[in-house]
Amino acid sequence: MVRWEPGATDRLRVAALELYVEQGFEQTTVGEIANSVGLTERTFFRHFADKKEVLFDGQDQLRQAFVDGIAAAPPSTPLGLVATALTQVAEYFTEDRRTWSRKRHQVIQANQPLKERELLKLAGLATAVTEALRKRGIKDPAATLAAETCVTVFSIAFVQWIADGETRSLAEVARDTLSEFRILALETAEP
Amino acid sequence: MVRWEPGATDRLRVAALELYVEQGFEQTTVGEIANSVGLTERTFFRHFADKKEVLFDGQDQLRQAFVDGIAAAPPSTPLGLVATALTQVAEYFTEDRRTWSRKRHQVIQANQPLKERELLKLAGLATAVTEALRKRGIKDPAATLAAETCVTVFSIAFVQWIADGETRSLAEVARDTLSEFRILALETAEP
DNA sequence: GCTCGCTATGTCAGTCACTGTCATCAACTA
DNA sequence: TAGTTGATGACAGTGACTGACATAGCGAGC
Repeated sequence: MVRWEPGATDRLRVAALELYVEQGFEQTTVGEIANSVGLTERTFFRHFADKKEVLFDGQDQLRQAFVDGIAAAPPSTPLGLVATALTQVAEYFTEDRRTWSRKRHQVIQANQPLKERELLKLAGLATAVTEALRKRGIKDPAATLAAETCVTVFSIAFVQWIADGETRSLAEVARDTLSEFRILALETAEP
Repeated sequence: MVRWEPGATDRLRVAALELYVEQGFEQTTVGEIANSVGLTERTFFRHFADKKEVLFDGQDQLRQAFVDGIAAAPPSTPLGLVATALTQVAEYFTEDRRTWSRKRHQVIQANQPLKERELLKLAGLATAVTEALRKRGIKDPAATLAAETCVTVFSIAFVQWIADGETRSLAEVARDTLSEFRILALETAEP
């Protein structure tokens, strides 16, 4: 007989998203989430810093994936490095994650505190990408600009990827989105 | 004899910032803020939606100032409109607000939930500027790009304005910052 | 001058997010 | 076999935030 069912973190993650979708973020109590998988409220807070974080703790991996992607990219311009990393990170979002991502996004957009948390995570992502670009020899402010572009493109591509009727992979969407931005930058360079 | 001292909202704002600076955001209770100006905790929440908002409720005016500035600017390119609005808005931040702004910024940067709220407010500002630019006939995605640039430049200029040793007015700093961005955009346009 | 309604406030009870502390208990380790 | 470890439970406590109701000056209308 085992002491506890394994994978408590995952079970909490799954249960939380399910309940947030069903009855809304505010209407769901932490105790409810924990009890639904046979745990206590106290245990929830040992796995996640707060009620919002259960939707965001995968962001560390995402950030690491971007950092690794930029570190491993073949020598190129700032946006070239970003493009490589973007493609590589996008591979992580396979088809079976699409539905989950859609639900998660829907919950976040419906709640202000969750939107705040998402913006903070994206800001942290941009900072990490900036740092990674600096390590590849990109100077400021080009590093910051390219990193902001990277995050912006990723966000836009992600939203498009989970849109109804979208059939392209995230990698394809991201590539196309970046192309649009390159064109745009050239168009609007002149004040 | 009056029913209540007038200007409760302002008194709460001032007291809150003072206490947040002295003893930190988390270490300050809402009851403490309210009592320090002769009010109750319950009344605090009638003036501000939550404990963070007491530092941010001026943002509505700021957003309106940007929107008005863009609406009233003489015909120009997207970044031209932004430049006009930026200069006009910057006038609002007179010398006597510098110390207050510095304290506020210091408190926000020291606390994650406050940083989250700030990012949300900036995102809302960008949305409003985008909308204002569209009303001036700017099409997407140029409107979005110019709006993001507007907010970014404002943020960077603001931080510089409250930096130690900075003597230029916010309008001057903003103008210089925008110039740097224009140069940068031309430099990094080619991928 | 009296009454009535308005409005900002006080009071109080309640919920819930989050924390500190101590106990438990199976698994691992020496 | 005894001691240690690690994830959990139990429980009490704090503080943010809300809903409901009471109160007290002020002004409007009579």
